[in-house]
Amino acid sequence: MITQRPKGTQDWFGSNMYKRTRIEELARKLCRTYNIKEIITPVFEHTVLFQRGVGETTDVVQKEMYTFLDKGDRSITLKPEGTAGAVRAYLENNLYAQSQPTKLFYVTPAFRYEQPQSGRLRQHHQFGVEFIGSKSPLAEVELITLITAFIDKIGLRNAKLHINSIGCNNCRKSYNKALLEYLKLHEDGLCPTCKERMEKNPLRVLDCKVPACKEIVKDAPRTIEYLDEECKSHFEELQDLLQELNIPFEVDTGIVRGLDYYTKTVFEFVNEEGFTLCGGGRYDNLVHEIDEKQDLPAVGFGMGIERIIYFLDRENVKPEPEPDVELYVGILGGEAKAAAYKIVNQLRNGGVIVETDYMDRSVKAQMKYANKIGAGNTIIIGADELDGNTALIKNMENGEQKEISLDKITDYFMK
RNA sequence: GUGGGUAUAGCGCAGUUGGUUAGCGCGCCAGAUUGUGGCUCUGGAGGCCAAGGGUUCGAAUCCCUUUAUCCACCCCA
Repeated sequence: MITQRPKGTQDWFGSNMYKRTRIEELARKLCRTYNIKEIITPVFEHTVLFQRGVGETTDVVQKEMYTFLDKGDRSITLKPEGTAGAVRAYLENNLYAQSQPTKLFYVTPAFRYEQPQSGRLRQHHQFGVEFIGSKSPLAEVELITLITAFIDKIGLRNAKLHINSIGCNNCRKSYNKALLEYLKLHEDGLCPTCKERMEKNPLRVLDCKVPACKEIVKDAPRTIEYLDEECKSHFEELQDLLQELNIPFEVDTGIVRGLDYYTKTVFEFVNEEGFTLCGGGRYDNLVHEIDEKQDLPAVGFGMGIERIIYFLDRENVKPEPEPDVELYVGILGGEAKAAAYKIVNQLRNGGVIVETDYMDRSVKAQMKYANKIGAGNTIIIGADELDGNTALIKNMENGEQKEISLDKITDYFMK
């Protein structure tokens, strides 16, 4: 038990770790070209932040959060998503006082108490972007183009963009009214949770899992039918922009999203099976919700790093291999150890990827080891080599050997 | 939360209707003339058969319980 990781968690090492490193590197590099700055916020926050931000009536808050009291009796929660913390940090550090917009990205773990299965964990990792301060649909477009570029560069082919609009507070009023009326007609068929949620936040009923509720919801009114003028033109402008930029998309009126803070645009990138790679949308009320003195529009998305890897594996995209060891320095005899290691050190300082012997193995065993770790070349340093200041460097692919001066080895790898 | 599968060496797996000392492949270690890998050959280490209980002369195998893990529904990332 003591050697076993907690349910729904993962250890990162080996080729999987390298895949993740590559994904994060690509994300950082891409964000740089968009002038999006990195932010790291705490892994845990005050519970109230998520209750307020993500929403009391959401599944995430109601049953999936890792919440506990710390030794000072503060209620603490491991972040279940990235947006609330980023927005909190934006407000706490007065980033709104600088010229807007503010574009932030993060790579963070996120925690949700769920039943683990493929592509779903209790601790997962997200690459996310928050774009605060702009109410223009161009902000949505910016995130979508970034995601599209990311997906393209990482090598995925089957992720499709689905968009929807769930309106602002204003449209929500008339929509909620219509939805509530509809739900009341079918109230008897709803599960207890939905009956309760119905009054507080009828939108949540739309993604209830109980079959009876799903059946009722199927013919419920859609948010898109109740948009006011502003939201309607916002959504139309977004679609026009996407079309002009040749970004394919599909309007899916079923997208609701599981987090309460969304307004107007919501979007997802999914594969054929409807598996979500990334989800996001506009959240014009969240800033005000967290700090009533401020009121700024914003858009954001979160992309699951494990999901990216899952998609890549599924589409059989071969990962770029980790750089090989360029040279294995074999050590022959205890007397040569220090001198040989000195050479190893010089080579590393010169940027050559070098490995050597720490096991006091025989020359033969060292050659085997060099082969195993995929070293491109090997060189054996013993008393003779040190005396003569030359050694044989062997190319492990074709077996060719070449005599080389000990102080010219670094040059050999400079091309 | 509901349902299904799996659990045997570091990894991947066999193991018959219960039968004596639990196997195979890969990996690991060591040899096959002295200081040179890959291929081949030989040898070696490594198992509380997930845990606990039961049936039996006898259990990896049958039964029960627990735990873990994977998958599906649902939701998400």
